[in-house]
Amino acid sequence: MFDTLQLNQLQQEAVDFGVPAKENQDLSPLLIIAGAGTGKTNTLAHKTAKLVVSGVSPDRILLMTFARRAAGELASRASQIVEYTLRKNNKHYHAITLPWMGTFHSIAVRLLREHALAIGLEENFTILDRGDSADLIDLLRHELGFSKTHKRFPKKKTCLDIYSRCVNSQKSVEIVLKEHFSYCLDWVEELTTLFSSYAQSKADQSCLDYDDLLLFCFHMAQVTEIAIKIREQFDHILVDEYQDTNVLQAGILTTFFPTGKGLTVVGDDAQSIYAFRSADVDNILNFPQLFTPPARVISLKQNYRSHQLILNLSNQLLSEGSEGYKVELFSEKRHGNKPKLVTVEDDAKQAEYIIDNILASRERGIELKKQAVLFRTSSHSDRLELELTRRNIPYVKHGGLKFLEAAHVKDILSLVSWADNPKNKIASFRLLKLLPGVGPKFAEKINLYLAGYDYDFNCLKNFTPPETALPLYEKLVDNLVSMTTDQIKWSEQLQFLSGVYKELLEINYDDHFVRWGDIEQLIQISQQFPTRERFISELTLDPPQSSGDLSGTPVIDDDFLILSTVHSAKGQEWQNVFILNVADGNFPNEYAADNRALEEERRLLNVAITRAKDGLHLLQPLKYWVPEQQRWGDRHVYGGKSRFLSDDVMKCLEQIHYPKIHPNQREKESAKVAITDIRKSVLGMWKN
DNA sequence: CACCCAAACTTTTTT
DNA sequence: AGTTTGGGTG
Repeated sequence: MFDTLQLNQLQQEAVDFGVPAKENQDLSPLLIIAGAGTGKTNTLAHKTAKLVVSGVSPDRILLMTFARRAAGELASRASQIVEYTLRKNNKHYHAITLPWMGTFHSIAVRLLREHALAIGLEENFTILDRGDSADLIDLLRHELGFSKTHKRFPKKKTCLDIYSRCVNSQKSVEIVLKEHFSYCLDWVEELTTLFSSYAQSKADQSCLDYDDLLLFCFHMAQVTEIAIKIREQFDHILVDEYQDTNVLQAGILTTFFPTGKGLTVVGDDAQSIYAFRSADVDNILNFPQLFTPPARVISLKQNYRSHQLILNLSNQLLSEGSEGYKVELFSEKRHGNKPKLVTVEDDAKQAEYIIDNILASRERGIELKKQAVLFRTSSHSDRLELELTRRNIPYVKHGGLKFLEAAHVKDILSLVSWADNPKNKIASFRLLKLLPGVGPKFAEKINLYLAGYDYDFNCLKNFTPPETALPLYEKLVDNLVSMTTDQIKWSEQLQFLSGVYKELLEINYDDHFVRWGDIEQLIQISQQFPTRERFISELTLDPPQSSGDLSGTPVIDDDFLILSTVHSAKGQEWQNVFILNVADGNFPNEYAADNRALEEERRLLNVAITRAKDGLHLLQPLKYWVPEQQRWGDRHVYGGKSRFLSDDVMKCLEQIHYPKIHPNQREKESAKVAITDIRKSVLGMWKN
């Protein structure tokens, strides 16, 4: 392993730029184009460390990362470097913490809560996760009568996606529909009405959804008094993964820090893969020109992760794309295993090949943890998971279904959220409908009643619910009242509420026994959070990525294979990487219609490829499932070769077939050999 | 008005 | 298969 304390010349330049900040010097911002594996995290960590060592107070550094995991890694490395530097200079070492480090969304929450009163927002606003938002939209579309139209109205999730696009790209409903949801173009007016009542409804309940966090922050940045305060609060602003920011995020940044002084953004346009979330590659491409003088640009090209054969593949793939900075990566590791394009017959063979190879590698001493299987879509690993389970190979899956999306987990979180914010209609609806005999109408009645008494839970004692619900209703109300009036310590609140919930669980779910296990786990987890507010917002903002994240610290020396969507694999690396279903329809994805979307798919494949240090296997099944049918039917199709595998790209790949011979070739080759063999043995039968 | 059942319909990736 | 809608029953 290379020494993380060493930096190459360009990395060092990036670290030193503007540190320490001098008057009238280095006024321009800095853009670091850091290709895959070029030591980006290390450079950022060094920069942060250098700032701290040179006397910048950690609370004057604003550090925005893409995911919590990346943040944690960065923080611990920066801390190590600070320790090392201070020790070297015989100075006293103290651990550093960076109070203003987090994702755009989590920083937005903090700033909004801090300035809530100044911008007419309740300090204790609730954050709606995607599921909550969709439920609210669903409620409203029924209320507005859009569910009973001659033609089917878009589903709640589609509505939310459209809304999200509008907010994050700051475009009108009509334009968003034209560009991305042309099949919904009939509904422009209805959707606009829906979104307007959605916004109103959130306001009534003092709730903000994910998009609002950015939107409100963006608007807050326009308020001069607040902008000045925040500008004065920070000397250095570091932003990671800048290629994945959208116009709102870029707007927040440039409005708060218009001169760009002390601003460093890091990213790689070749790894921009979040356009579906309205991320705009133009943000990073146009960044330098936003400022006068323009930003200094430093490109890191030396890759420390992979050997040159992998980089050749990545470089070739990207060179056939049409936009970007076109950075050619190189590595000092000249030799290694040539990346393989493995043709397999179908899903089953694909799984077989991977498992064979992974086990063989483990025999050679490469732990499971150092190997990963990546895929475009979460469900693509189904077959493999089945096989891994059958063969008792432990694995952890990142991306896809999350713990927090399980109905029972959402239920009990609703209970906590409702107690936290009585105006939260989504939470109350969800909960009340669990009572036997209570449906949407009754839930609405209860809510109106509560609103009439200024959201004092005590009033619910005088409300008469359906008889079937009575005993549980009373318990529930008692609990809610206690939560708001009695002094129950946060660490005991979830335990306290779980009593009523257990009964609700038993009535509503057949498999309540299994589900109860999850609730107990959640109670455990809640202990790690200092306050209820932090628990609710951090869990919604940064949900655990896999069930493994939840069980506290799993067995540390446990070895397991990593399965991950390409999106969730960002920033990580493994010795061996397997990429599933590299065929047209998946890479690129079939819905990537226009050129821009296609380019993003190319970058996505690039991200997957550049995760590998040594062994890289692209799997190409000949036969794969028709997308809409893949989960239940057994219709399959002979998939086309991925259009990214051009002749020049193919030259970077070693082609192999698994099982060893291609089916078509097998016919010819076996024909030559087998016939003589059979004759001999058949004749031999009669010999004496 | 709640609840159950049958029929129709499914567009990936995530803070 | 899961989700959503529509119709029928109590």
